[in-house]
Amino acid sequence: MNEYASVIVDVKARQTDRPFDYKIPDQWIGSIQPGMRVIVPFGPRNIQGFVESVKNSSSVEHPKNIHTVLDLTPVLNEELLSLGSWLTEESVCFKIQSYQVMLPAALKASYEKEFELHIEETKLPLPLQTFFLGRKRVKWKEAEEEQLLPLLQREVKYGHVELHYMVKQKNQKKMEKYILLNTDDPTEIKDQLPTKAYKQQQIVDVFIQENLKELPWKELMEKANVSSSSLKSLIEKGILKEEKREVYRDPFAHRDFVPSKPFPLTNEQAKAIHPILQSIKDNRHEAFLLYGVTGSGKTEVYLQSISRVLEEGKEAIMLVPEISLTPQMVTRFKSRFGNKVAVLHSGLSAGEKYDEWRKIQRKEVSVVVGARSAIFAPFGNLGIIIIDEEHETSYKQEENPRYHARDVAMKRGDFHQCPVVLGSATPSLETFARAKKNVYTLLTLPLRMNGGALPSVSIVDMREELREGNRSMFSVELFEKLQLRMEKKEQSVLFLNKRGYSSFVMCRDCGFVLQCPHCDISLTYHRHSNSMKCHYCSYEESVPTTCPECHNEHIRYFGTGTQKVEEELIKLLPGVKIIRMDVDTTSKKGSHERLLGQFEKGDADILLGTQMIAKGLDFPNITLVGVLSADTMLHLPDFRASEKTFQLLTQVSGRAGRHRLPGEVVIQTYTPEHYSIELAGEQNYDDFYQKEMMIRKMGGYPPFYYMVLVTVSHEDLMKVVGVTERVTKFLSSKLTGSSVILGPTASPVPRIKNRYRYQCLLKYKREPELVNHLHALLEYYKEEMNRTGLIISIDRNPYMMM
DNA sequence: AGCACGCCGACT
DNA sequence: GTCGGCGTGCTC
Repeated sequence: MNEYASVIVDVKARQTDRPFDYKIPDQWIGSIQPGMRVIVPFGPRNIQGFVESVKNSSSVEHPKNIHTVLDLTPVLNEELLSLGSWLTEESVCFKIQSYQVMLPAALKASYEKEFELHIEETKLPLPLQTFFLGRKRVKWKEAEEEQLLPLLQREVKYGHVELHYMVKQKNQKKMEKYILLNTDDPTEIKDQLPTKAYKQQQIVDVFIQENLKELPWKELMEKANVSSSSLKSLIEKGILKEEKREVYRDPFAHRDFVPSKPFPLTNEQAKAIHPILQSIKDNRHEAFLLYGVTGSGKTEVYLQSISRVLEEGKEAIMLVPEISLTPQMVTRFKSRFGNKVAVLHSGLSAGEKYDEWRKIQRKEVSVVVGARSAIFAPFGNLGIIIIDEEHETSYKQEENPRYHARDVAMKRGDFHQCPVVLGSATPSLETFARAKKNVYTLLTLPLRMNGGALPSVSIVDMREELREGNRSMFSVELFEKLQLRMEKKEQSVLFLNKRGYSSFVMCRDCGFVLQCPHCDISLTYHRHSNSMKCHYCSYEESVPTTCPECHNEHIRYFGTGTQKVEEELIKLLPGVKIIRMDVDTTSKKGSHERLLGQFEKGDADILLGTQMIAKGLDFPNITLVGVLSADTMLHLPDFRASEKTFQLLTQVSGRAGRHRLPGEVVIQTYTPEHYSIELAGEQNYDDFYQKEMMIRKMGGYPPFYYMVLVTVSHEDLMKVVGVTERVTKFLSSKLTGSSVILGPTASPVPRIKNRYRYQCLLKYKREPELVNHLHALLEYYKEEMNRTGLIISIDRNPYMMM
């Protein structure tokens, strides 16, 4: 019998990044399976782990026993377990991180420590007496806050106090009390009740009227309008039964979804969907790029492809970028597929996410719509994977495991032999290049639905405006157009690119800029707290009234936030109604949806926002889109800056005139001659692609080269430089001649939280052994990383060059 | 990550 | 001579 289990333990360190063997207690032999979570003793404490395999022998002499089994069925199936191994290898991270990323956060353990008192309270030192105050157990955290740890630790040593380690399940299934009717004939029962038991009759009446055999406790109490004592006596009589049931927290409970039917497809859509359906039918893995201009009806193609998959009895994953941002998309899916849909996005609470995940695991749904991590949905019979807006950078996870959802999608698509569809109006260069090389099958939707024309775009040179004496943030053209919309009762969207636009404080006399003392980056002004904050380490200080450098009073904050634009608009356009969407106004749960709903109803003339309004907005009354400053992200130290600018401008422009009314777009910029702005104005993706590919080729950037970014950080600058130099040397000695290694250089943000950061950047075309070298590198530095707090982070195909 | 073990400085 | 600093190595 298989009485041993190999377990990956929840300790993120290189030394523990391997399986540990445990003995399976007799009662669990035969029922423990790979992919289950367990609690195991590890050193002096208990921690969570994942069973990787079970076996009938172990080379370990005295393996400890598994302490607790947390799951009845595996939370990771075989496919996901092996996907985890692949992910660990590819992204160079710890295996435990790969497993954890595939599960909802609610399944992750949290650990708590408690002190238990073993002697009489009065025998403790006075501070501890007042702390325990009649309690037998106290939390470590509390003791830490009261700074009593040294005292307590001494008592532990004497044996007066014991330290306990507890593994806590974060989130539990939500249970609700149900009342069940314990009879087939409630009418008969009712007649048998004593006539004066009026309240009890009322309760039975509810069951009769509703013609139900069971009701949630709460609902029953309300409907019968009785107290719990009447209920209790009915239960005692055996007429009713009480039962606890798992219920789902339903984030969409308050919403009604009007069922929708498939729309007839246009010729283009029909042509595009055909190869996808064929691939579904053939049960064959094929990757598609669905390249369709904004408003060309990609979503309907997705919906009908998924319909076909469901008809075949299979399941579908649909990824969207941070879905809470597009409630419209959720509505469309819920309307078409009803309760077959689970939704996973960051706007849900941990409990809600867990419930949605449970629906998938229990095969109660067959479609999941979600953000990046939904790619790990535990389906067993996938029929299609769709990634909408595939160019979005949010599909790349920026912490370990640093994976790209697109790569995981291809891996899973291959496993399930099903199509993977990447959709975009502005595909990433990588994807489009692959489509051109026929690695992906290219499907195009060149026309807008409803015969709508693409909006007319005008690019305004803000330098010109300045020369003519217009120092406001609105060009004459944009302002006049805004006025016109107000008169015509049409709606406008104003887009402010927050990136690089954040407000910093500068002295107008000496040019001094307030900087974070721990990170090499300027502090940003936060109106909420009226303070200066660091984006990286949350350092905070008050807003200076005089310049710390030259002591004069001409110090003020620069840059334009959405609030400032709002104030300006109210001044310039009296009576204008504005809905502002930025981190401040959308931080509360559901506020995003609410604000968009208000705008849709026509409650405002102008929707003013950042990045978050660039996508998915589809309201008929929007006829003007304004981009306040198109080039703020153009000058970031990132080789993708042009691509991002082009994509953003094209996406934003696509918000206008999607329906009956024609749309107009005004793009304000200080560099109108830049190709990414010029070509975005023409909505000319093809020319942009050609031009940008040339530049990438010359610079040796993706998609011509793959990249790996290695960042070294430590408090000691000399150490960082030394290690980075050695790392660079090591790697270049292992690489083939066709690869390039840049560096070592200081990172774009050379210091964060008082840690210096150096990096080297690898560019390669083919390095089959590279992953092994990277693993070897970390292996070599593992002691030093443990001992001295050195951190080496490896990011394959980085998106953030920080 | 935690923690114990173990080797050198400032106190009873 | 002991208490306690944190460098080093292990956890099935």
